[in-house]
Amino acid sequence: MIKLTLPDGSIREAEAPLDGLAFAESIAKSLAKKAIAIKINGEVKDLATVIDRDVAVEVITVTTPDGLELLRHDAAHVMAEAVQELFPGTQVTIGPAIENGFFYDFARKEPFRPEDLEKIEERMRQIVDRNEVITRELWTRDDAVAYFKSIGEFYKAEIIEGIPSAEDVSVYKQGNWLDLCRGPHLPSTGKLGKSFKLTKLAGAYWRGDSRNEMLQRIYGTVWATDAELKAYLTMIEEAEKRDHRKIGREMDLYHFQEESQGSVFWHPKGYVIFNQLEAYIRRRLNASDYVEVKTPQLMASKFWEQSGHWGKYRENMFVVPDEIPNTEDEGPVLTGKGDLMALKPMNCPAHVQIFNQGIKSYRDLPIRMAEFGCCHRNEAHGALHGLMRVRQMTQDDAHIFCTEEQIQSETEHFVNLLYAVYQDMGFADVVIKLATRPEKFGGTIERWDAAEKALGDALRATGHDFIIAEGEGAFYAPKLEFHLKDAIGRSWQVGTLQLDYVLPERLGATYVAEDGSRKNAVMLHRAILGTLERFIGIMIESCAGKLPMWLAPVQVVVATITSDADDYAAEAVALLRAAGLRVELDVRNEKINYKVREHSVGKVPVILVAGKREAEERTVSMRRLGSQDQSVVGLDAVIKSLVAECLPPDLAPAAMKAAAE
RNA sequence: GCCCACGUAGCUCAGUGGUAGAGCACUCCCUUGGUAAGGGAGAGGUCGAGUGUUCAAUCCACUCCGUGGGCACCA
Repeated sequence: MIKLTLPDGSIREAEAPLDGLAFAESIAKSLAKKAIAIKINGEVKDLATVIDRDVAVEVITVTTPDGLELLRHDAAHVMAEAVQELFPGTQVTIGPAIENGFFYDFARKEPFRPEDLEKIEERMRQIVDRNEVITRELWTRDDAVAYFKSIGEFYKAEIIEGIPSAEDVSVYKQGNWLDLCRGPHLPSTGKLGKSFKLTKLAGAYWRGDSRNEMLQRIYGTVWATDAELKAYLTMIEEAEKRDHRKIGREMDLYHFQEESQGSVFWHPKGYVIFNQLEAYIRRRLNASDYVEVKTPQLMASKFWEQSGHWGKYRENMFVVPDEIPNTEDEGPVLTGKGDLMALKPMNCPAHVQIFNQGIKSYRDLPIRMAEFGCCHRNEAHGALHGLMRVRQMTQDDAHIFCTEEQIQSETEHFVNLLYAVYQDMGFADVVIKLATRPEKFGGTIERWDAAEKALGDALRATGHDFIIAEGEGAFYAPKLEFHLKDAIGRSWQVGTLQLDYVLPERLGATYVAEDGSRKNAVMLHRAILGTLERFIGIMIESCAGKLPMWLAPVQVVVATITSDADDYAAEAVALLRAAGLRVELDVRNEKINYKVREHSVGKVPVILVAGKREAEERTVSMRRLGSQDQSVVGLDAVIKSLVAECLPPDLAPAAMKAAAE
């Protein structure tokens, strides 16, 4: 007798061992039809798995997250089968399920063409129609290696060779096609359904290492139903309309050009956002006992050698000779004999120089030193991405010099400040990663372990969940990374905190401790927005350009209906501006429909319309972005309420309180 | 940097081996219109750059530059 515990806690008994399908049938025929796998004691297994002992069992269907992941994994296999049928000689490598879909990496001399995707999709549908039974076999490792080598699948053989020789490997067969795979899989290709689409073609390095050859990756998406597939594709299409590069152009915020790729030309409207954001963070930092500094843009390469950046990051630094070029027509412009200098890629070594002026006491600590530092990094061409990844960036950077005892409280202080800021900006969905010691690192393992623990403890103390990013720390310190997502779901690091023992030691940042001894300060590198450029990019995408009032480049447009109201509208604009608002006047010879449309497209949050009537009554007709309603309100009242509405989030509560008194 | 795709007017995009077109935007004229595009006229392009093939290249080939999607990188 076998006791089977169902998800609802009830227990079923079976006379004899049975497989997953039989188990599903024992519950309901309809369930057996939909079953694609089973979960035994929390582990997803093939439907053909035989249950022969007392376990907790659950039937998996495509409507569950586990089922969907299975579907995605199988889609990768079916795609691989289709590709090998259509393009003989193509080698398969790996093909996992990912968020929303799957990919498979292929090795083939000829590149796939975008039009090949349709052919592959068509063949995939045929394979689904063939409803090939998927079976699992266990082979010895050596047999598997020999087999895959014999059919010219050298990548597969290499993967299997990495498995200990004593272990058997599982191989899945579907029709005539087979692949090494841990599984589990669907019972047959027919269960995949046809709610899939191949979405893009890309290159990807074998084993994720740029020293290896490049494979061809095909991405696809698959869903349980056509309706879900369609919804997903529509969602992506809609999200692409929120792309900050598109909105940036439409709203006339900034541009790039090839003479300075990766560096932003901020237009007046975009720079308003930049300045407002900077001013906001500055107030936040001032209120949190930071001091602000400004340090040199150019420093001698020797300086960067000392900090350790020259050795590791030189290739990404903009290096300039400290030499005045020859202006004569003949002869070399530069002799090459000048000392090298570099544009700063980061601010920290410069902040240490300020810290090191004079002698610091433990009584002085912590020192929280902030700079809106303009840094340059020569990022790889392929890495550049609108405002998200630039070569000239402005960080809301700060370094906290503190004692070892202050690490935890300073980290908590920072995390709380960061969350207060993100909340003001309307970001709730923050992913935190704790990036740990990389292969190449500075300092001692003991220090690293202590630092990683301190960061984790601080996060737990502030009540935030986080995930571990193994080996992704900076060379000198473990990091906390705070990630936000862009419109189409790509994750970008914004905030960060790095706990550094190495740099203070290298650059001699010491203080006099209570007992009179000299100790190295601990340095926390931290940023909340990260770079203003990227953060603005994320902000634009998250609100589709409809920025909150306090950040909107133009907060109000006063538009006239007829020229009778021109003088009154101009007066209204003057009053609104005097009250500190960013206002534009529109007295063009255009119909009000036209003006409303244009300013709506331009994402102006408030349009105040003035016609003859309003001019006579000293009112305006107010229309808000995204609404078709209008309300006629007195000019003085509207100015007062808009002023309140346009206050930055850190100033609004105090102002409201004062107004209430 | 690597793989694939793309590059035509300010923007979005057609198009052709015989030196270019639309819509919107822009300028001017008419229109003074009550909440998401009123009408007319005009101006605007070395078809990303270079080399080659050809009688002839925006179109074909190659190289380079840039952009997009990924990969790698991200102090």
